[in-house]
Amino acid sequence: MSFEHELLEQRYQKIRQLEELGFAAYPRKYAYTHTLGEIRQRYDNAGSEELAAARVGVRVCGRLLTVRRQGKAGFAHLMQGGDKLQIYVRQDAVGERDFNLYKMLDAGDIIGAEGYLFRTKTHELTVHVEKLEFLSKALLALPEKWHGLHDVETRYRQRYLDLISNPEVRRVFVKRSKIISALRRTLETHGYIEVETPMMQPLYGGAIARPFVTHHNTLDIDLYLRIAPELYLKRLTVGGLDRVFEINRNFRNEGVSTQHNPEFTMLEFYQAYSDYRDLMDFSEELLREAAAAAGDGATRAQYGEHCLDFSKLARLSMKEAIVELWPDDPTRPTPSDLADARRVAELVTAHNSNAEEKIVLPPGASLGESIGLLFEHVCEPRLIQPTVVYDFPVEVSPLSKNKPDDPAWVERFEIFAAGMEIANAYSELNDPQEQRRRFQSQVALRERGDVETHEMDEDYLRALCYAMPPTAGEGIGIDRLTMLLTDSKSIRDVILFPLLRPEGEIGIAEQLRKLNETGS
RNA sequence: GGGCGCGUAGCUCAAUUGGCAGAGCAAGUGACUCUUAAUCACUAGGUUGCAGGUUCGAUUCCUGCCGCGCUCACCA
Repeated sequence: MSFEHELLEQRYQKIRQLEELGFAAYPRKYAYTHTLGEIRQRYDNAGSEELAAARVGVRVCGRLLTVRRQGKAGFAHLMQGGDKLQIYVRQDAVGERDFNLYKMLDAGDIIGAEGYLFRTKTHELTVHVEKLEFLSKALLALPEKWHGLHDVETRYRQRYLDLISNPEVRRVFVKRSKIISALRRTLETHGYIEVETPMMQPLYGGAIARPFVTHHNTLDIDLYLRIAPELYLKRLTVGGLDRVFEINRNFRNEGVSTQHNPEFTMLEFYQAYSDYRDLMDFSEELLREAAAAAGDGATRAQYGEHCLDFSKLARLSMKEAIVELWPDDPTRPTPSDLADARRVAELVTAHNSNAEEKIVLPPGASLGESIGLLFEHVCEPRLIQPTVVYDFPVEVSPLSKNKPDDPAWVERFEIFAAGMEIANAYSELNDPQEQRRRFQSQVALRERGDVETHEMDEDYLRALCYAMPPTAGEGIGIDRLTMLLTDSKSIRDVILFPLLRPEGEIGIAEQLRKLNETGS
């Protein structure tokens, strides 16, 4: 028999033993008077005399973290909701039955304790227990109490253990929730309504990516997990939902990395009768509110070695960004150079002669594609402070409206921070004829074998034919924003259950079955 | 998918040039009525990820596989 199974069996026996003491193995509820957090908040500053005089009675509950037994008395720490509180159990205060329970408790068990608050000799706020209640048994041992759980695979697969033993992990996900809540509140303040559009779509679109495919049995049709909600949300602006947003998952059948998970959370919002400049202003407010929510009011966030200031967004056109962020050397271009295909080709060569990451121009690359690649390589890594970069080449922006004064460029912006793209927005294309042409060219690419292109979405074209108001739309990557605001290096640290390969046989069912046979 | 790295007790980690697989925590027994990584004594706990190979001898060297991490490519 393995040691692990031996532990399991010992602890399983303890369930029978505590039942013999008259405790239920899995009782229904525990009526606590305070959360541990409430007690800490209210009494952390109360002195010994004050507590003794008030004799504050409490019923608290939580998971047992550490137990320190010393004969006929002992201490333990409870944890609940990320807060800890010490309890003091002595036989003459709780009686023999409850003290017998205390003696057989293990770290990880969940208990309730009733008593009064006092301060120990070392001034720690503690519950002097008068009645102990058993609530649930930890049959498996918790990770090591001092070093905690480090194994990255176990942390992701068994996130509950990570949450128990690494307090910082809990803080990250609490912040994530606050960030989403702040975004939602800010959108609602501006008259937005939240909607949910299909995740399973007969045609996928709204982004350039490979989809996951699934199947509906009764209808006998293949469906795609959405790569973006965009085309559905824009249908809603046709329907008169002038300000809509959706916070939900997108699925893209692509590689995983520290910045990519196959399912990820996106905020998308659309605002009718507005253009991309309106969204620049609004984005500033959204990000400021999100940062403040994560930072307890502070709009600065430490990310690695950088202090990111979300109180405002710097703004640069793409052309300005290339000129301004170009290394300070004689090859630096002037704005007019970027209108000249030959000069741009020289700039690519100049960049490649110094840079580690070379730009590889696809055969027959257009001026716009070249500028887009120049921007990615020259500027993206240098965009540390939150920055709006606006006006993109039309060739790299199939869904945006052209600029009225220069059809080579479109009304689009992206927001960067710490070298990472966190938002993408544009004045939405609402001319059905132009939209048909762009679908058509995508279909042509598809026939040449490009699997990531759009299909012709006639239902969407029909919607545009009923007139979509001029509209601006934006997507903000919630996971990446959360990374920035929680100082997380990997997207897996802000997703509770990131995609991993299945683990295979765990064997716990068989072990429990054996216990059931031998233990009864 | 490519490159690099890691995998030793439930957890966190050691193991000299290839020479008897160890420690702390967790666990069991005992002592202890203000401890807090409680302490003290004793006990138990291992197919060194899996499968091969080289060798008198492999945790250590080699090959393949599995899992994870980092990174590149794709992408947000």
